Amino acid sequence: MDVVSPELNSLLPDEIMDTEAIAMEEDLPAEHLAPPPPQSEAEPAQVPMETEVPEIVSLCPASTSMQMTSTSTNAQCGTSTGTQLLLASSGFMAVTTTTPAKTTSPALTQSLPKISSVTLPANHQLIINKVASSPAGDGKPPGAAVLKPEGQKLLVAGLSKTGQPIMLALPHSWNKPATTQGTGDGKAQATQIKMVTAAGKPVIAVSSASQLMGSSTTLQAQQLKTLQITKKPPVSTAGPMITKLIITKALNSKASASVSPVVTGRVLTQSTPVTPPRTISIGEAISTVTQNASGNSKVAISPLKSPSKLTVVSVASQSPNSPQKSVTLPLNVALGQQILTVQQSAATSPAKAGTSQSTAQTAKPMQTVTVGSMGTSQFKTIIPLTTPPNVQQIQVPGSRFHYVRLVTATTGSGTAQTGASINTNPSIQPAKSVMMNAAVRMSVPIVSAQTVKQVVPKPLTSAAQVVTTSQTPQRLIMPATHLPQIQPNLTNLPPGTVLTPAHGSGNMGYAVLPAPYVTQIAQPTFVTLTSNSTFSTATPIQTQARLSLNGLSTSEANSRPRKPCNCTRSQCLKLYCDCFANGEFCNNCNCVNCFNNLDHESERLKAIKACLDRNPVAFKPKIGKGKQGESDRRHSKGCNCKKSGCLKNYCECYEAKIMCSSICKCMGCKNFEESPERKTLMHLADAAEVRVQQQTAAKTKLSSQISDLLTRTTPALTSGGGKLPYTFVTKEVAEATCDCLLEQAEQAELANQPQAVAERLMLEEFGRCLRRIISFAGKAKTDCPINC
DNA sequence: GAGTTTGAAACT
DNA sequence: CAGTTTCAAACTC
Repeated sequence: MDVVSPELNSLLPDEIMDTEAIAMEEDLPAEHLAPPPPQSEAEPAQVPMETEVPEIVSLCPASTSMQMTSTSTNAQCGTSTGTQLLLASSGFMAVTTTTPAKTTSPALTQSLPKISSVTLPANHQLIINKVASSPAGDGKPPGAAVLKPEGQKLLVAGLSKTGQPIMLALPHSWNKPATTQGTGDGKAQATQIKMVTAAGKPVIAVSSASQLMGSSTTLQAQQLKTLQITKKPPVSTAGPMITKLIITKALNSKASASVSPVVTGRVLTQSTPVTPPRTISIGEAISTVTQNASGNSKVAISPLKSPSKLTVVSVASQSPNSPQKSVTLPLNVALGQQILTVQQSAATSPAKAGTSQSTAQTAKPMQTVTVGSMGTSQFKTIIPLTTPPNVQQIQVPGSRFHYVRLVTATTGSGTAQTGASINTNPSIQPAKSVMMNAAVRMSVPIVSAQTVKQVVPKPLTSAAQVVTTSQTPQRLIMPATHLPQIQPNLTNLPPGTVLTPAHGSGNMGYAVLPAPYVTQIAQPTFVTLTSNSTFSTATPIQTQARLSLNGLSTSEANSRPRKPCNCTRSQCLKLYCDCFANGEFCNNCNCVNCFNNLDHESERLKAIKACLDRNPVAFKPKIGKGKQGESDRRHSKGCNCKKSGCLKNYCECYEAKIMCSSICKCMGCKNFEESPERKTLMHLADAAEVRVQQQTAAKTKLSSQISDLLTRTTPALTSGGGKLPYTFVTKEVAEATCDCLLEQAEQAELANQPQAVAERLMLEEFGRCLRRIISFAGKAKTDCPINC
């Protein structure tokens, strides 16, 4: 597991941090979710302030420096007006520097002795290829860019516009995948660091790749790590500062069968007393793909009822004809808002996240865009599918989010190595891999968008598996070309929905798979879906999803089960049904003729579409979050109550425990702040709730005390006057005792006695009960001296 | 638990 | 957009 050094944030200058916008982001408009158009050098000026192109530092592993050079060139040239730094560590020494001298800090230049060449193109891009066998930057001054031989720690410096050194301490586990897969056995490894600075909002992406040779066949492993760091510009340092760090690692191994583990990263949040809180999100993605490049993409919308979180994961392959000639596909998993912990697995190790694809002819470029709001509960990630090969999309126009860019490293030519590679590792089951051609099987990981996730390796029995602990459900939307119109309404889909673009470029539709998939499926962690380009409903859907209900873990879901619906005529396919309205499958409901389940997915899809047609925000929560706290929560549409005075649960405002607002059209509303009726109701409700809680707690406590007392009393009785009948304390006796005690409590409460008096009465009653119990027990002993 | 009330959703 | 119907939850008895 990769761990980002805690001092990472402190090492980063303020210039590359910008999280205020993220923190403030709440509800991203739908247009923000649209795949960003290809960027051009002239576009950054059009980007809204909150969506300024961040600096990006990416380490892209590549088998050769030439590949890296092509990667960087193809990917980001012209996409940013900022500074781009590429550090490549490989067996090749070619160095291409495209950054003006002014952007290269002295500290960085000091680390260049082991770099063969540096070129400074006009596009502010610096590419440094480091000798693979070069020792670590021992003795280098602070701030120097260091690529240690083992690659366990990477320091990137001199990237700040102001000249302030930027240092990144990468965890040792960065190269762990390569090691575990045997990629580090003297084979060439390449690491590429790429930094793009634009508009003062930096995004740092780090990726690395390694190449390995198999015993019988050529093994090529590709690692991709993307480190994104955003930091609030110094101008706005007055507000809370949050640093988001996202590291995505992708590992592609051509030697293995079409097993594509996708590993998600984690998001860490740190706050120091000196500086405002910083949030670091780290994502990792590992993919092991066969020679055939294929693509699939996944869109994960956060699980919470609130659609404010949107995670879009795109997995696309590179065309064999792409300049990079990459045959491996980077897989990435959009991370949730906070933490996704990913453990890399070897090609034969259990996959963690399951998105794999292996079709060759229809390979498509991969593009990843992560839009995140770290300061709030919203996190959105979009990974467009229609971007050209090697395009490293890093920005969504109009969005204030910062993006995670996955840099696909090439591992060599696209020659197929299917058979041999698969045969070399029989433990891998290529049959379960994702095939995007005629039929595509996709494993959609259920990822959490809010909480720390621990990805646990699981036995590799299929393409990939993801184990996550999610507090928020996610819904799945699978490619469905017959429902393309859903696409523009990503934000309006049921919260937690995962969208998976259809196979094929450009024209993609979606199938909607609500998160309750999770609730219908027993054990597995994530959903594996099989579909083809037409996404026929008859296509068998294989689901493996971890039990999750409303974004809660299993235990949480059990503790707070969703209220079952009782629909009888709507088939649970209309918004009358709360389950459907919440984007959930019916589970343990009392509904009749329910179609809100996996067995009627096509009908459900149509119903969802119909709802969206009627109301594009049908699946959005009606109660919007107030940006300044609970007091600002209000109904999005307002209620229309006429007879209830908005003081009954008929009223949606009252039900949500919020006041009616000016947008309500209610008549005779009494649900306002100064309303005496409302205050009375609320007081009574609170009192009733408190009483219920107290009674429950008292009963539990008494039961516990009685049980404990009886446990301790028995030996005393035994040692004293002889053993009493062991059956003298029965369940009925205990319950009767509790009832007596509760009666005392109630009487004391009715008499408005203080709590101390009530407790005393209860204790006295308990003493009487106990004496009676002992008396009866002794009598029983006398009556039955032998058997008892 | 059956029946009534209520207001949102759906329909026209 | 307004009026009506349908629907399921909330509520009452």
